[in-house]
Amino acid sequence: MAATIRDVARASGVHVSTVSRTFSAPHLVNTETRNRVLAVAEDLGYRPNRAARALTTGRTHNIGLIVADISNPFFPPLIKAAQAHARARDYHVFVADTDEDPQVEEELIQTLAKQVDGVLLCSPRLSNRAIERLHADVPFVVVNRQMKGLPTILMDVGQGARLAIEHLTGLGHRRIALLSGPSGSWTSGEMRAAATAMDGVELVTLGPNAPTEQGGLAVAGEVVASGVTGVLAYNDLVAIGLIEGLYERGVRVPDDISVVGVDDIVSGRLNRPKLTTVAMPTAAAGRMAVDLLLQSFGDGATPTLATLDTSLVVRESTGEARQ
Amino acid sequence: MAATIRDVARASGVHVSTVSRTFSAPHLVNTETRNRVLAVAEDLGYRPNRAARALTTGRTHNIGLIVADISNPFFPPLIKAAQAHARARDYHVFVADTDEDPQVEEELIQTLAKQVDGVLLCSPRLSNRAIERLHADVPFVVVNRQMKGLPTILMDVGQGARLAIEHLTGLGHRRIALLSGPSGSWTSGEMRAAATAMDGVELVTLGPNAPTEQGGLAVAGEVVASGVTGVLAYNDLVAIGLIEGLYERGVRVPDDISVVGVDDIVSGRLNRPKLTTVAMPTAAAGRMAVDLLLQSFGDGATPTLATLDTSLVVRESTGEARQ
DNA sequence: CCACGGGCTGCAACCGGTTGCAAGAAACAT
DNA sequence: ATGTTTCTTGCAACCGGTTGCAGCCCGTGG
Repeated sequence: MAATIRDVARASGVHVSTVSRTFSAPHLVNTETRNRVLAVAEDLGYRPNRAARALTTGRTHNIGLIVADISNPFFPPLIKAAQAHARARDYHVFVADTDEDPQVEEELIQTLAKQVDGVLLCSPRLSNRAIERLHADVPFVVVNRQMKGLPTILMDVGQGARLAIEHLTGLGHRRIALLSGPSGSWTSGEMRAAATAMDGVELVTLGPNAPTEQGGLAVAGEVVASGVTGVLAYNDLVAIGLIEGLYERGVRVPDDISVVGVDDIVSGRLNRPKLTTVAMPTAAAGRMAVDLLLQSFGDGATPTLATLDTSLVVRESTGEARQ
Repeated sequence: MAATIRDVARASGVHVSTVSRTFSAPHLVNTETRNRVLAVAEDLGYRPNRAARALTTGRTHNIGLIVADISNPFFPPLIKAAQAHARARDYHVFVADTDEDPQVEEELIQTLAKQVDGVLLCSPRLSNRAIERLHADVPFVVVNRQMKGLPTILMDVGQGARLAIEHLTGLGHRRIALLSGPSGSWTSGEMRAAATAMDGVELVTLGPNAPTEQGGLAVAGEVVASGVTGVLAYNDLVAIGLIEGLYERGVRVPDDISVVGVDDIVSGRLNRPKLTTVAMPTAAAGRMAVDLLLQSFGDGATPTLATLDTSLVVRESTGEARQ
């Protein structure tokens, strides 16, 4: 079918090794020869087969990106940033979705292992032990999960929670609800730890909640009953669901209760009232993940922990506390 | 590093070809031998290298999925469905995003070509000529674009537009605006053709509009001025933007104007009023795309055109026309 | 005139598998 | 006992590249 290196060699009257060098080490081949080979290659539509090359070099110039759920609006910006950043460094990113299933995740990693130089694991569902075991097969960078010994990128949700609560207290809110996420969620734990450490706040923790609109809808009654005037939700979806639930009960946002979300997903911007939220540096995380991975190819082990700051985006779902 | 077929052969005292057959043609090897080999392989953590296998068999058991913009909420359901469906058939799907850039798209296809058995092109931005040229390198299935000669999957937006307009006329609307998409959009053309062919409707076409919330926001003034009571928007984002724009002008939805979107993205469900929309069979399209591709591997050419029906989801953004 | 060194190219082994062919052994038929 | 099949396994070439080594050619300095 497609032209191979041997076709090019034959057509240009040189040995295959010369053709190979024309592409992978141009300075080793005479300018004249090189131009002839390039012309023939162009003519035949020859493109080096990356997979075959990887067999000897051990470098595919591909990187894998595994996410738990591609339809979670939190991921696409990260994916896009990682792809663009990698492309600029002559790497290609292959994305795969695990459907939140640890077993699929494991299988995917094993399949990917030989076809990529490294894998970016975003919010992995696998156990730490499994991750460590698989790490023997392929280099990882872990995003959004604390994992010592491996290069890790964390977005500082604790700091984000502090920003959100400071914002609320600044508006006069004293009694604030924290809607936690799924039990065992690292993110949720961080948020709680940061929130409880703040003073001047009467904190009510409600949860665990499903990290979805449904989760927010379901907890609305409890929120009303708790008598809080401000809420920090586990994420934007929960916040949107909550606002919906409050609305159904005749409680207005932000007039009666202020709500802050986390993630800054697009829906939050489209919703009414537009959501005040803690924006995660997803694009920066994607770029940094690629950098760390590429860097780890270079020298041996460079286990690192990068923590990225979040920021608060104030929109319409928060306002002055009622007296 | 990782165990190869030769390691397994050595450790189990057989020739590499026997190990190879143990995995790729088990019936050709003695049960006893096979079990021994499998045990040793398990022990060494051996996994066949798909890329190396592909070198001789020409089958990678991977398929590529290229989308223009992964953050467009329209795609994730399609991607997830395709991945799950492929996985059940022992294929893996690698997703890549082109950032709406035809050049990136072309480069991506060429890179992917040798690493996958076929590519699913969703809403490609490449010219027909380029697609035909690249088709020599790797089999395609094209989704959401008419492309004769290649297996194509279309979602019948014309039929969807008819459903939407019938719904509106059923509610008493007579004068209806059609917000078209970007100029040159195939989808937009189909919608318009279907809409103008219907009778009992006074159709006002407004556009072209950007296929985003901004596009909808920007056209709101024209919609009000046109005196229509019902609107069919190019997609949900445009519909949401429009509702926002109408709201700012004191026009209520659905009391004053009814709005129907297209795509059934998640944001439409979360928004208030919840959006009435034409749901695209994205999951079915993803599955069918995989089927068509796999099928095209089997025999020679099976150029096909599959058209999938859409359905109308009635929510809160449409209601009785005002008298 | 010869030795030396640099530039360029070919040779052949190798990466990790697959597969057509052939050979040896066992089972079966005659 | 001999011929024929069927099973099972090894041999070796091959997929599409890469790369260490060696050899050739040529210019230069002694």
